[in-house]
Amino acid sequence: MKRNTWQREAVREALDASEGFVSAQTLHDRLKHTGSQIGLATVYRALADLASGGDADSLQQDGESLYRACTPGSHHHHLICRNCGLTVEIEADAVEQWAHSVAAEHGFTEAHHVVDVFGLCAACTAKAAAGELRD
Amino acid sequence: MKRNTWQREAVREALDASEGFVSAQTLHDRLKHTGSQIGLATVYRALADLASGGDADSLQQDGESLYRACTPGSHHHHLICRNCGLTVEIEADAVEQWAHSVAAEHGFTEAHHVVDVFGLCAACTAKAAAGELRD
DNA sequence: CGCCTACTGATAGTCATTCTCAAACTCAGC
DNA sequence: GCTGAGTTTGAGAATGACTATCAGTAGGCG
Ligand SMILES: [Zn+2]
Ligand SMILES: [Zn+2]
Ligand SMILES: [Zn+2]
Ligand SMILES: [Zn+2]
Repeated sequence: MKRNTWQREAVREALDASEGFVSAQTLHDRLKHTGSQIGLATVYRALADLASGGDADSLQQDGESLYRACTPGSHHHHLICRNCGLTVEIEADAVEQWAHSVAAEHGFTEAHHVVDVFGLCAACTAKAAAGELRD
Repeated sequence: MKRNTWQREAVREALDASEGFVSAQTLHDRLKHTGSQIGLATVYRALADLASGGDADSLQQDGESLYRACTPGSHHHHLICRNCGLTVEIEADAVEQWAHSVAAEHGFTEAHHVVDVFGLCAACTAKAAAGELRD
């Protein structure tokens, strides 16, 4: 049976308080800096649980997993600013249907899909134009 | 200046001979088993070169990078069997346009996107139905 | 042929993530 | 409020993919 511990709750809250996607390590650092004594392994476990339970979304970037508290129970994708991490949830039935139909056309079953859009948000675009980004 | 070595050529050929996406480690094993004395680091370097030069596509799964020789110069996405690795290249202008427009709607610029569909190919679906998969 | 320099590869190092297991904790049952 | 069985935790070790090192090798141009 799944038990409720202050550690799990702390991870959930820290994730809720985060603007965009964060790594397990970053979240652990953040928790430590706020005085928590939570262990790194526990953060990894809690995030994996949240993701598998549908309470958080995850994506992989540069070989590391990033997590974000997302609207529970709804399937959606993300538009992410690669500079500041600002994230917008996006829904697109057209893409869902396209994914399923292209899989079906080729005889594939149990189709899952990974769809993410990365760019520069309006604010970061302005900064880039002003030459304030080194990217 | 970029030099031509038998190692780079061997990696390119091994990649061409592969059906679907393969990891650097797998490709290295395959080369070794065919008698090549190529080093692992060289395989990583050659694959990175091929990918940055547009002669190969890459994607990340379970924290490891997979590579595949793909139609050069054409932007496309993939439909991948998660059991046997069979890969189909797919093009979808609708998705390209959707990605750009959704980014523009939210004020994002320089939008890139990651779009991949994973499933079970017809053959593996049949095997799964016969209970031959442990997945 | 001979030099310059890029390339190679065995190995050590890095780093995110997972494993281990004894100790701490949760909670149903009393 | 206690108890005890079973779950969770966490510090450190282990894993595994990938990168850095650097002496030795070998393209390629003259
Ligand atoms: Zn931004
Ligand atoms: Zn979707
Ligand atoms: Zn298959
Ligand atoms: Zn595309």
